Amino acid sequence: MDINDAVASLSALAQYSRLSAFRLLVRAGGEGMVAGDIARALQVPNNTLSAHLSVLQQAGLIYSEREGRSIRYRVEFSGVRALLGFLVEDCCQGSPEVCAPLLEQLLPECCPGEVRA
Amino acid sequence: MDINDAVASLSALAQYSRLSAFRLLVRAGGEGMVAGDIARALQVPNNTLSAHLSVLQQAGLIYSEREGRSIRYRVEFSGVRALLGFLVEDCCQGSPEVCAPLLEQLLPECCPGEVRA
DNA sequence: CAATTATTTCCATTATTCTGGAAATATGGA
DNA sequence: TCCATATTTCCAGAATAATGGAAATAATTG
Repeated sequence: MDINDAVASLSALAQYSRLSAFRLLVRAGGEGMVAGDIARALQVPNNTLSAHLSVLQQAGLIYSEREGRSIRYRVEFSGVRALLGFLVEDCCQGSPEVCAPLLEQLLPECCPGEVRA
Repeated sequence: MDINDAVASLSALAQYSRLSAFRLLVRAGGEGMVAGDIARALQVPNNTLSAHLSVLQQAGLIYSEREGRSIRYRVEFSGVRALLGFLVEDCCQGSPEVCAPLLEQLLPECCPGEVRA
């Protein structure tokens, strides 16, 4: 992931309907959601949502799979990891002491059962 | 941080010059950088950069402090943490198993000396 | 094959953002 | 006070993004 990819990913998430759709898909987990259900949930016209999903997909944050008449969307977690990795990359090289508190916050939120060394 | 704050923060970072300025400031650490030096480093006119810095500041990602004739900018790490926290929040509630690999990647990158339990 | 359902593509309008010249503000120094 | 430096604000033109109606594509059903 270079800075241009990062701008593309951030731009994709930097819009209300798209961030909402993304969060919906994250919550949906491995099951994902079909386009129509996302549009219904967000109360956005199908064609408008379709354009938004296309942006998220181009950015590598979601992927799609046809399922009969519907198209199912799921989060592309490798893309999400790449973006988050890019964002913390410089931070940690430049000053590791600002990264520790960041993880302190992330760890319990992410993995409640895990223990820090 | 609610979804609207997140859209504002993501929008702030979702532009080449702004993301570049932000990364520069992250690398600069606690010392920060004055506006003119940032503009020079990025080869962007002062007034254009000023507008960009204003967007980053409004989003709570950086803050400024006058220093004589110059104005020094620094990263507002609480804002960065809030954004990253928001992004992983749903992910981890919905499906913790996708969060672990995310941390696996972040931990060594962030805190090379630390050991996982 | 015709009808139905699900979604996307095309396209034009509207809205927002980006950009930088010129003027304004703020500080420090002679 | 006058001048130089650093930065911001004002403003308007150019570029980009968002939106949704209408038509096109794709799959299933009778």
